[in-house]
Amino acid sequence: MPELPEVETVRRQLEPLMVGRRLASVSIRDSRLTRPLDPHAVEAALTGCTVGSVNRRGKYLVFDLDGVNWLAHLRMTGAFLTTSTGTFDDSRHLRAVVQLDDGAGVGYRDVRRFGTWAVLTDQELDYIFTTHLGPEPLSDAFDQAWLSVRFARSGARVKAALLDQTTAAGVGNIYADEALWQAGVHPARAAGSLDDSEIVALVAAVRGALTKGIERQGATLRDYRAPDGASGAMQDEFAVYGREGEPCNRCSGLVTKIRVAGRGTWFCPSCQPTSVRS
DNA sequence: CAAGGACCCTGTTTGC
DNA sequence: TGCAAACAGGGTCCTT
Repeated sequence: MPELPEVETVRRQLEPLMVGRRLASVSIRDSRLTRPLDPHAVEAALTGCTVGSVNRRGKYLVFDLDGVNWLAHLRMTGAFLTTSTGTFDDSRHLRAVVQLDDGAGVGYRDVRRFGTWAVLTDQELDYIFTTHLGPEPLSDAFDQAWLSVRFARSGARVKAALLDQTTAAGVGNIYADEALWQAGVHPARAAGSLDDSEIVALVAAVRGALTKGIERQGATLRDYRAPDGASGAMQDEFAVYGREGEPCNRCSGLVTKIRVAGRGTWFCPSCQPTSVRS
């Protein structure tokens, strides 16, 4: 589900409600949520801790509880929801509930149950991030030099390369398609076939798509909601995602849907031509 | 190294 | 209308 802009929106909403608060109680209702960790051990580790900061790395949320790291990944349908009263009107698919010391509640809903929670040491957290995640795409580390190195001589399709979290942490299916359209690059091109100007355009396009997504507070297609229940607005501004058969915003082409890297992929065949070199 | 599929799950949409 | 297959924003693992 949520990609970087959605997770960042969640982070920004949770931050003011949770920082400085003590976790009065933690109830994990679905033992799959913490697999392979024992849910009771996770409850015990979190209960009583005070939230120092709410951070994001790629699509992960990281709650810093004074040395205890609480990691959450929402995967496809995970969602945090907040309530000032501590109770939830709709408890369907509620997999965990955290009560804060001011009476507010933080719930975790996940229809498909792919999301995961973990409690990790600093060393474990560092290991996961350095081995599984590349640079933050909105940081200076994500630049032409980095993408050139990553793509050099790669025969992988450029969309697959963008979805690889070690290329840029947090890019998912939606923003990959939007960025490739913005850069005018066909999603099935070999990553190694992009020239310097295309790499530069793609770096800017990834940044631009994610920044716009954050400004619009994410995209709500099916399940995604911000913790306060609000929908995002980014879906209203998609150039290609989900717009099969509709006219391209930039040329006379029609948005086309194909399958790349096992995922639904939308692009404009007219302004995202297949390279002669790919 | 890359591609494709299975798998982890449930709900909704599509197609016959 | 009814039913079953296909599909969904993620990520990992295994085989080819």
